[in-house]
Amino acid sequence: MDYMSAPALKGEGAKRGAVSPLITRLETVIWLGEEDKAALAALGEDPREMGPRRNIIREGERPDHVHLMIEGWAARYKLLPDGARQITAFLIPGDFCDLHVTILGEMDHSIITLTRAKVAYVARSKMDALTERPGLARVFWWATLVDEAVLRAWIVNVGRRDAFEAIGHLMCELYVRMKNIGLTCDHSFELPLTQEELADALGLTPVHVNRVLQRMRAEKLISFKAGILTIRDYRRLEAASGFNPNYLHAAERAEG
Amino acid sequence: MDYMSAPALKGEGAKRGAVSPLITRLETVIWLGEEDKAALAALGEDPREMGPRRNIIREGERPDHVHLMIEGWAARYKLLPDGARQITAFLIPGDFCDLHVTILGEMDHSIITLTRAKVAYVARSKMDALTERPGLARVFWWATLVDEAVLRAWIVNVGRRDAFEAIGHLMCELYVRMKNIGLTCDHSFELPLTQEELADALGLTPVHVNRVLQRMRAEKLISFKAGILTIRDYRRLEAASGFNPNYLHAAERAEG
DNA sequence: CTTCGTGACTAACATATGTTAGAAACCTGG
DNA sequence: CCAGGTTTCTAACATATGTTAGTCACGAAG
Repeated sequence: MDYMSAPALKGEGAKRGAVSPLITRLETVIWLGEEDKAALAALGEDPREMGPRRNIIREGERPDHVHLMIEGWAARYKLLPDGARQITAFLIPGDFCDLHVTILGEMDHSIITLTRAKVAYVARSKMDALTERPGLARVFWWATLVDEAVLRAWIVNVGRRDAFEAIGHLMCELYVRMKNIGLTCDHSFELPLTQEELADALGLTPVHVNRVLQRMRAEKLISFKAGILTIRDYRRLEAASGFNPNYLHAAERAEG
Repeated sequence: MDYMSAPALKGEGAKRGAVSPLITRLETVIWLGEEDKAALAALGEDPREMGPRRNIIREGERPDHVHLMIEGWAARYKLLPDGARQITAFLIPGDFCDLHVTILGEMDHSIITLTRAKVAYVARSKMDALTERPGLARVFWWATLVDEAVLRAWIVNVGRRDAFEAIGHLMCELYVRMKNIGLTCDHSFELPLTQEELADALGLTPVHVNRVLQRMRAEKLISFKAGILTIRDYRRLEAASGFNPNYLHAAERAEG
């Protein structure tokens, strides 16, 4: 399935996609000088195109560049000895895949595209140069810390919420993140995840994810078809899943 | 129970405790100049003493200092609306509690001491000054990234491992982390956690944690009494829980 | 040396979620 | 328009873990 195929979202997505999603997200939170913005925008200028289900980077690798998502979705995951997979993050446009690798050396997990995607490859030397600018150093620092906050919320999701709450919570989170980069339309957005991928993210089974999705549809909380998620009653979904967007550290926004 | 009361570990712990655990950990991984070391050591000079079960910081607060664990244990956690608690990290000597708060603004979770503890309060201005030194900026950056890696491993633990594996994995992780700061003695170390705290960290129930601990003892994998954990067969525990220490990004060490 | 409170531990029973297996619906490529 | 691969969806059944409700052990405090 082409992740860009939803007619209702295509025009919107394409138009907004013109301005860097990274900048869109940052601007509401951190003040950026024009030069900093230009430098960030330049990062996305010559991205590599990748098909779905391609490895962006694998556990054990030591690249001398970092990857920045420009378009499409990817997932960070770890494999267990028995072949089970745990997804630990979904990466959407504007997300750095592996800012840490230049400091930590070796990747301790892998990253794979979920859709067709555009990924910028930024040389380590380039990153070092950018980090000279205090404004950008702060931006990278901020992005890393938000990623960390998302990981903590993810642990809560997997550890202490039941399947219904966890799925709802993840949907709310992805909705807000997509909104922050301008990729929502009302309460709809492209969610190009299979039920198996959702299961791997939440420590569940595809069968059980399916059961829960049916129930959510029956309760008119969502509709989810052809890779488009529509949250039909955001307030109720938020309440049912105990979602509080504070950990995303985005600007305050009213939400109807 | 006094967490320092174990005779076998008391002398050891006290002696090693004399040198900053933060420096002990960093030295094997990052090169540090003498001045940098001195600056880090100075951070721990005048810590605050706290009793067990005291809040170090609460969700929603915006302090203008950061906390550094000097002695004792603490836990990072989130509370759910229904009162359930999920612990997302255990903090041991040398760990920063909330390096992120100066950038992100507001705490999105709380931190509580588990034992009596010594905690250094470092003013934000002081942190800013330290970060001027490239070596120290790199150190803080590194510490944050390792924390993030630990979070990812934690998600895998909670999401895809059964209770037995998860508990074993956590024990291995804490063993290595304690070893990195010189607080192990053979394969024993102080693990001042109640079964309820273990449960809250792993998304389990205290009852079930108890069942699993019994089984681990029966299988002669561990002994765990009076706050002292002894791993009786490290190799087997590691294998049984699928533990791979790579994500801790410590120096390579042979392990018998 | 008793009392109290906390944490460890048990047992019987309940259930959310996993397992297996297959049918149906849906894309995609030819 | 068909063939073949995914993905969705169901159903029947299995089980790891949760729930409830205690007893027991032990250290701290008086």
